[in-house]
Amino acid sequence: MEKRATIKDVAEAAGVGVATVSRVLSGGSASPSTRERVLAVAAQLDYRPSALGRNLRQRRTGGLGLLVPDLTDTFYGQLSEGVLACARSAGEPVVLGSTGGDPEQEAELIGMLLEQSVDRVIAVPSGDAETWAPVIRAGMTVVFADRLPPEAGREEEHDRDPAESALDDLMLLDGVSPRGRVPEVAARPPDVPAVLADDRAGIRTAVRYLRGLGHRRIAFLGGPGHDRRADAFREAVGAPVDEELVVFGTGSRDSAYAAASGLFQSRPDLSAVVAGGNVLGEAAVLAARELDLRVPRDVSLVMYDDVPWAELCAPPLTVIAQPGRDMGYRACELVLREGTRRARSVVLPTELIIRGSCGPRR
Amino acid sequence: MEKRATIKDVAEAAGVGVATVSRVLSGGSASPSTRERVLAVAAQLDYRPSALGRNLRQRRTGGLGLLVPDLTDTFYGQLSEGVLACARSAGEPVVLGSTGGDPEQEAELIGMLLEQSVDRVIAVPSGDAETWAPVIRAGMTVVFADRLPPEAGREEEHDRDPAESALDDLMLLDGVSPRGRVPEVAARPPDVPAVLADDRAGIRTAVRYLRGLGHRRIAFLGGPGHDRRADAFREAVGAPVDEELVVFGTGSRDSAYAAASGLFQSRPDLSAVVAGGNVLGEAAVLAARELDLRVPRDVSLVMYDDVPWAELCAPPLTVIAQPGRDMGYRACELVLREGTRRARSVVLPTELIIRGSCGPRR
DNA sequence: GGTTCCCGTGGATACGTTTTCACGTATCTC
DNA sequence: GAGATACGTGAAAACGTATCCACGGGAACC
Repeated sequence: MEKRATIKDVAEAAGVGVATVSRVLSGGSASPSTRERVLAVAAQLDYRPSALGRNLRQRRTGGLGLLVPDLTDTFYGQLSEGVLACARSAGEPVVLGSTGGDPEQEAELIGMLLEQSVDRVIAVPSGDAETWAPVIRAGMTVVFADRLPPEAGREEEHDRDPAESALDDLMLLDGVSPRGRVPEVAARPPDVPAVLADDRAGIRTAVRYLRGLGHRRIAFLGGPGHDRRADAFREAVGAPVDEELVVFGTGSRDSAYAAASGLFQSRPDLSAVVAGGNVLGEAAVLAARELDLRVPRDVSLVMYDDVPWAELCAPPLTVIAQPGRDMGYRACELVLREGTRRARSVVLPTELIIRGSCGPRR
Repeated sequence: MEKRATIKDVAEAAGVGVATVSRVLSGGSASPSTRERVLAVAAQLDYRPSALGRNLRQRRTGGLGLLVPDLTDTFYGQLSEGVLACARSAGEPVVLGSTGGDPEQEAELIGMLLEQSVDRVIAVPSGDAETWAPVIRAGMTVVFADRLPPEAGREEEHDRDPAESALDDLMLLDGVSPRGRVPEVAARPPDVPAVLADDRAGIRTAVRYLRGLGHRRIAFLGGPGHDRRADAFREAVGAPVDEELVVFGTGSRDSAYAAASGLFQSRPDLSAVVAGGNVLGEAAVLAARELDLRVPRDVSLVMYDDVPWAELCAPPLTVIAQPGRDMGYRACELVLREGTRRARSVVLPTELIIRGSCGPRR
């Protein structure tokens, strides 16, 4: 339990001033001879600079914050792994918070990060833009991943969703130019970079695929934060959209199951459903089985998120894959680069992976 | 981007000294009138104490460290959720590291925690006791979860595993007294508390179940850290144990698949396999399917870990459930309580959940 | 009424680091 | 060879907090 050596100890042992030690260890200039001596002494004393002192001096904690809704959701596990991998290679610690999809808990966790002086956070937001604006104004550099916070105080608005207009501003991967619509810089969250999957394309592809199989009554089963996907669904399915076929759970597995079960029972005429996330997909197959609906004979299913177990399902699930790990990694890169140069958002491609959960309409 | 108020600002605004403010906010003694005034001013200035200053002053970071092998593994996701829930209710931030099951990365992450002055960590250890001993001697209070670090420098030793002797010392849940064996305080990791599942009982139950179905050639498919389970398996299966039927992957999904596939091909005579973890179980069903082995007709399967998708499998997987979330929660409790009173280890019960992946031997 | 005790309070210090500033020496330039 | 320039170096300040210590005043006690 001997106490750790401080920079002062090293300085004394090496016969130099603390400033010199600090410079040597921080990569500053120093004569080769002293540098070598300091390094030797430091190694011999097993000296490790205290992040506490450094952080206080620079008035910021080195680390990153990471806020996800639920680590039990495999997708967020993948995303977190990506963030951690990038952070580790940068030598940055990451403090993690699980919001449970609850804006209140999220706010609480943000407060904690603030208190810790963690000034860089990558978040899968649960709260709306109104809760995030102050955070950003407070000087935090934040990068959103997987989704954008919905605009506050607006009710459902299906023709022209705010998230969509924000997306217009995004740079597509590989330099693909943004869509040729009105750029109107919807500066809602004050230009927060984000790493998103190309939800619109993914959903569109899935819907077209189902359409091609003959399905006409297609439902969307979403969870919190799936608004953009729901809107993409509405767009893909085309007017008039049957709003009864767009249902949401609140985030828990129970709620997802309830939503799925309710959907199947209230609308026995539907022949296909696209689930907005893997827990929704899970709920859908569970509910279908419970109601003796066979997949894909009675109902076709495509699920957002490719997860290892999708292949193990009976039948193996057709999915819209999004690169969770990459998204986390890129988000971390963005938040690290921020401050150097202004970061731009990134949209990563999705891929429809066809397995066995979709069939022709009976 | 206005800078945050410091304790000094509050003191001046309230017309008191900084010491008084600190006392009021830390729950020390103060006259009701000043307390009220200070509180009011603090609220009005939106003052939040800086963890930086406090940590430096007390020479320790408030937070907890959490080290898990892989967040993509649903079980560790559950465990992490438990830790986070407990930590949040205690107001403690947690810095997370993913070791990838690699002792080297683990050591690196420990170094980072040390540098951050995080002095309490709950870990699913990847390195052996030799790598952990110095950490503990350095004054860290650590709690192990899910498994114990294997003793260093010892090769496979099947008759009497060191982990088992360490387990003897553990307190069973609900005050059940420890097993009546020689207590010989195997002070290997110098009395580190741990939260474990009752692997031995879980495995034993599963093996007996398979035995009852007529299976005689039962294999164990393990991953890193599953040594205790493997030993429990050997014990349950009884001498002589066919060591060819005990195989290990190295942690990655690919490696798990390779191990499973190799096992099935080299020993077509086996009729049942117990997988030591959910990624191993996943690999087993994948490999079986690839080799045209039907579950449970050709081979029965029971998997350690109950995960949501076990039920979605074809067929639904019979599993040994362990309470991942609870384990994380309890581990966090232990690490928080440590220092107050000496924490004792905890063993949580497992449960065999019978679904459809086991059948009678053909 | 004087002494003692206790409580509320503020000043000062320390925590370990980075960074600024000034000083001295060695090198370069004309 | 004298001035200027560059560089290596150490002392000291600052970051925001908790805590030790001393001081003052009121209450309690004899």
